[in-house]
Amino acid sequence: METKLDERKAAILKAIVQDYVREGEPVGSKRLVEGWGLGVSSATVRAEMAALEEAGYIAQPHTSAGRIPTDKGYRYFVDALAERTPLSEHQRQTLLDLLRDSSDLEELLRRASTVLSRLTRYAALVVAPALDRSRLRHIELVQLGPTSVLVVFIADTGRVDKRMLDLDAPVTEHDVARARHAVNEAAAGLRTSQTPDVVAGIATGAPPEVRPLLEAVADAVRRGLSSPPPGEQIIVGGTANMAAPGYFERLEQVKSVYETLEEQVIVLQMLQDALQVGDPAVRIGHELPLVELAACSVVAASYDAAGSSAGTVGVLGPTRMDYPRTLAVVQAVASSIEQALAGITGSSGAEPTRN
Amino acid sequence: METKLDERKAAILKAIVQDYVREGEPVGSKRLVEGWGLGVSSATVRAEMAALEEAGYIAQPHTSAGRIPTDKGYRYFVDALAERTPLSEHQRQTLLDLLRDSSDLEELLRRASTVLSRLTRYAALVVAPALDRSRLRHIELVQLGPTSVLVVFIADTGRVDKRMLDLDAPVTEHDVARARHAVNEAAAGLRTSQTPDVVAGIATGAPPEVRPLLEAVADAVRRGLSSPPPGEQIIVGGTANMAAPGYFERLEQVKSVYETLEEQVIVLQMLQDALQVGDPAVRIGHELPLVELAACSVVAASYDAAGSSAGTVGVLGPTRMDYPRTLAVVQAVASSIEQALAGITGSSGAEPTRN
DNA sequence: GGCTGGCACTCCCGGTGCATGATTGCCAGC
DNA sequence: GCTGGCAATCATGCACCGGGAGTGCCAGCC
Repeated sequence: METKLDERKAAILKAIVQDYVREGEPVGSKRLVEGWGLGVSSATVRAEMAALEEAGYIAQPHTSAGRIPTDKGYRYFVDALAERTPLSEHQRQTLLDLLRDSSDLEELLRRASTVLSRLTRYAALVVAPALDRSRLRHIELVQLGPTSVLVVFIADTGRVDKRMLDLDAPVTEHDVARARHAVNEAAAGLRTSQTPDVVAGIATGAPPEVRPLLEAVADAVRRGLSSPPPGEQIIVGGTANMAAPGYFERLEQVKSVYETLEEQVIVLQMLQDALQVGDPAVRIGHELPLVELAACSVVAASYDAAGSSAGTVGVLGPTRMDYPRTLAVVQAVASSIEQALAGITGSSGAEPTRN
Repeated sequence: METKLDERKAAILKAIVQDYVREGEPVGSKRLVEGWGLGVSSATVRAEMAALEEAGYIAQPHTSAGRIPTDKGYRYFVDALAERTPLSEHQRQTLLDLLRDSSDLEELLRRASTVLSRLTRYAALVVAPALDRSRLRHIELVQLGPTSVLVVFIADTGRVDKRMLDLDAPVTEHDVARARHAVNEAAAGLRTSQTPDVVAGIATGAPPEVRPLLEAVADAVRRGLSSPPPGEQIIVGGTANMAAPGYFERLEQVKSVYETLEEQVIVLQMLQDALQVGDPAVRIGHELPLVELAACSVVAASYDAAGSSAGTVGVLGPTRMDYPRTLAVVQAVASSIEQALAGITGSSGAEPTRN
């Protein structure tokens, strides 16, 4: 696998990618020299294109058609040829204002999803921040039945989560009140990761009548905080974009894309997987772990909260994607979420933006 | 508009609808007499078909093609010709077991959505039960910032909801504690519909330092309880089914269907709208309020909780829909939700929520 | 009077042939 | 090493055509 293309081949590949992404049609040598000012004749371009095809960067849908980039071609383009075109300061500010205006985390993420899909015209994927890094603000215990108690966790990000307890033996209102008090006394302000152990700790020293309850709470906290409940974790938006004309030919492909998008676990894993190679990450066509998505690409970036990686945003689109712009938008949304999140959590400190 | 078809026309219309729904191709007179044992010749059938077309029940895509039902034809079929074929006892039981096994409300609804889309092969729409009928169990106020307070409502069904308050003036921890106490003193056990007024009532008599806070809480309660927040209210599943071959020809149609499904407000209104005419309800093609969905139908049914209508389930599919089966499945899912819900709200079950 | 078989007609659909145009690969010449 | 020229390839659009499906109509039959 060649590592570097000479300058002219690179310019031709770049032009092919850009032209094809814009127009959606295979691009030929004549069109290239006329539209992209390459300064050589079409015959020369043809020779270069033949070499590029030989090397696997471009392909012909059929003889006597122009060339289209292969996954490898897009990959080279993204890695070596694409010019970063960050959003203008004005655009970034508008974006940030929109997100900062959200009343809570959920609305923030929902807006992020909407704006991401609108700006890119692809499907938006927004993963909620893991509760892990937030601090516990309050734990509320509410008795709903003789043996059933609802545990509600409230984090300092405004996130609220809950678990139902089904106890072996009935408890009294009084027991519940004692447990509530004990738990909050001990756990408020803790990192969520520490909370289960702390609660378990106070359970061991507690009087026997509240001990089972506290143990159950500890368990619920452990399970409840480790992973957000399904359906809360990832927000998918703008899926209608995937049915836009020019992206996919066969209905069959569109259907399998929608099937994949419905599997939240898969989408989540795909994003995680993508970010293993870097941040922001671009995964093109066959680089994705799913054959159904061989005609798709993913662009993803993570956003931080309280100094460490918290959640992920990304888009799923066709391999024929405007990578530079998509990267810019995804990164801008990620950093705006980061800033808006800082506003919501309350600490108004400035944080480093990444680019 | 003729009110009733004679017996033979009805039999022919019925056969046309059933055949077309099964095969997806326009059905001609020959096929009709051969496949449906009408006991007359094709010429006779042709004469009747001409009359049916004249009356608007069927149409020809083009000359020399068979006939397909019009919206009016489907409507007559649903109203007068379709044989109800309820699910078998075994199927109902399996369904009920599946739903009853859910750990909380959200999982219940999610499973309902999945099973509904699997069984019907259309897109499933599940509307969460309105909080309205439940009783308030606890209101928690959590201060997240100087002017931001999170209000968490906990209902006796285990449902948890929250709103963020953005106050004009900063409040102290102490004020928040006082307000929390006052609110819970007054509001616990109330029907959610009464709660806002009660809270507003105690606000008027409260000391000036907590009064703005209480008013804000009253307002949050009013807004928060009247309608669940977006994204929690309706669960859409099985959307990939809408891209199945044989339903829609043009990608354009598929796209507009997906666009509509993303607008939760619209979907909600559509379901409400449909149920105005009856329960279960069927809306066919142009009967739907949206022109984009002229090629779609909706089948919906409501489910009760605590004796009155609580939520809605339904499917969105092509007008070429298996109405009898869909009706049976939708009704079975609705009644299974009802029963599973009774188990959850009842004695020991758990129920869930959002966060 | 209503049903039926027959028949001419319409029109989609698939296949074929052909002209067109886009694009390529190659080569000889500069 | 680049360029212009040229033959070759092949999708695309169009016209044409025949088969087939389905229809509407009508005369005749029960």
